[in-house]
Amino acid sequence: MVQEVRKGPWTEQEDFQLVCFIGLFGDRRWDFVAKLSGLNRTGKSCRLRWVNYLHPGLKRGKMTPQEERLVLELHSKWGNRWSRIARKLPGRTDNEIKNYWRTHMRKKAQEKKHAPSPSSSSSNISSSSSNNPSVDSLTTQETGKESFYDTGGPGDMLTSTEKNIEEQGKSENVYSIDDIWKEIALSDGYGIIPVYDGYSEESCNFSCPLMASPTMEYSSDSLWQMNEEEPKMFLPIDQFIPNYEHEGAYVTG
DNA sequence: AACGATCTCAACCGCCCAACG
DNA sequence: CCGTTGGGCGGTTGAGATCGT
Repeated sequence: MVQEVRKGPWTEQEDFQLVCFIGLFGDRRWDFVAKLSGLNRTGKSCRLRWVNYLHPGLKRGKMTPQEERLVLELHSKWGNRWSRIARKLPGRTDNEIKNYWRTHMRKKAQEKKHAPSPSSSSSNISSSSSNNPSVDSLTTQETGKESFYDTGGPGDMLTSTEKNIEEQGKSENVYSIDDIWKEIALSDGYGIIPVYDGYSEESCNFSCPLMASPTMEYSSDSLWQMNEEEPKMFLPIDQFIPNYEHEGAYVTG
């Protein structure tokens, strides 16, 4: 008998299971993870859940004015290449940016179009585009740390054309990713909101076969460098379950 | 307080592409 | 070279939350 694939909202237990198995097998073999984890989900669904929600590197909360500006500028440059734009905003997902654009930025972009006065913007959005130095410098950060999208896969999944484009940017590298974060943090006191914290095993009846060392700390570098031949147990168990805005309201469907 | 309108965002769908046999 | 398959991406949907009247 073939079980029907589950759809819809993820349960806490599913999340936990998924995170455990990603810890085991890495975050590239989605079909493998989906099958072996016992989750009755597609690999795609697992990937989406991980990338958009469970990934430890995710930021939450409102877009900062800097991020907002960057999104606007990059969108003017690249159009709806959300994943690409997301790579320039560490901790943000394509989905998040896409949603954000739909709700906020599109409105602003339209406003800007209709009222191109330089003082009309309420959020410091520069009216520029590809030759804006701030964008060019901010968009050339492929060299060092990468956003959570760049999970260490061969060639960062870029096509050769895209790689060429990215290479062009590298030659003009000005900021490091840390500089971007510093700038963001300094400018409005914004910090990375912890995605996971203090989740106790007792609240989830799934027994994970993998218990990572409690001393192991999450490091974005090691995570991104994870390679599928040598899956690293990078996820401290007490960081598995997100606590942000879902406290007490977790879907159990 | 009730109700409708609007917004937000998690999740799905379908297409495309690269890798592999 | 061709077919198959898995993964990535952009577009879209819909349920729940929030806002306005």
